[in-house]
Amino acid sequence: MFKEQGMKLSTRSRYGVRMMSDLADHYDLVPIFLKDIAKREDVSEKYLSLIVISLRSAGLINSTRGAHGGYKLARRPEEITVKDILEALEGDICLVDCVSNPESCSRVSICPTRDIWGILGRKIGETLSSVTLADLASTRRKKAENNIRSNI
Amino acid sequence: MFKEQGMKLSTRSRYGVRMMSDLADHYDLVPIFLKDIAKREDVSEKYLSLIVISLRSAGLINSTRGAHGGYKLARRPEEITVKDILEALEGDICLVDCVSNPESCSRVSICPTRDIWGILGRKIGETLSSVTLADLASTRRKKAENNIRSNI
DNA sequence: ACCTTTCCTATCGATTCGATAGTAATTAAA
DNA sequence: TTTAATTACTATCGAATCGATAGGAAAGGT
Repeated sequence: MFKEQGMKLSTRSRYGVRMMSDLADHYDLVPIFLKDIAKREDVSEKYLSLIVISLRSAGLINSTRGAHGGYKLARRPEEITVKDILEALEGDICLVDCVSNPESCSRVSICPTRDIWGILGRKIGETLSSVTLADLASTRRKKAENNIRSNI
Repeated sequence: MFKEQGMKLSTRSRYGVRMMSDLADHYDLVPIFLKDIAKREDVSEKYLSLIVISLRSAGLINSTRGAHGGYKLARRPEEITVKDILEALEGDICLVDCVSNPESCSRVSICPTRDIWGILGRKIGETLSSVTLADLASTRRKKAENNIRSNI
């Protein structure tokens, strides 16, 4: 009971968003090998190959098997939000069960805390859906420029 | 790898906020027994007695030992936010290490995802600090009124 | 002394988490 | 038609975390 580091995002989600961001940088080209993504994003390829399953079955990416296979975004980067990705990887963004499922707790009609968790969950959803893969790609480009400049 | 229910608040946090909200309803009176809080809020007293330690060492509540002991809020309900409580129970509200601790990842200067996690964390913090225990107490009163009316 | 309450530490079983391993299926190219 | 490369699937591992319980020590009112 002494751990002091909660409220952390799972690595599953972190890696998943990193991968999608990587795919956004190669949108509209040939499919990308998982091997290359894993290397660029510095993630275990095996582990990423599990994460990718959820992204595909959520319809966010398309896959091609066999030699010269790989992955591509299923939609344009502007049409994929971070919320889409997190929902594919973590399920519904709902901080407590009783918000989306009132029958799960008998105290719903009394409990004053339930309201906050609902509000907070909605705000988180709004923030997440306001960021697209296109945004990520553009900040990546900006960061790259800055790095070049600071190296001069 | 098939679980589909992430992004959940820990019961530790849920119970902690419930307890603080209960204490807010009895502010300015004698200390409250943990036993009574546990009964009213429908939580294991033993479990709550662990959670309470973090709340006290964060300076959110004062305790009195011995017979007729118990707990009281350390400040007025208007002066305690939900953020205060969650930080006491879960530690810093920081979704990924690299945000508060840039040295923890070598990709900080390249990674475009880090920025979002920073923004999201800040928005969560804002939302949490905008709700005080006084707000919780007032919604509780409102809910109680509504329940009476709907029972007529 | 005695009872009640908070305080502290240890521990439990179950679940989740991050990660690895091995193999089957599919496809392009030689 | 063989070969090499790649995704797809399933099983499993060790460690960490989670929710919860247990038992007693310390403190204080009566």
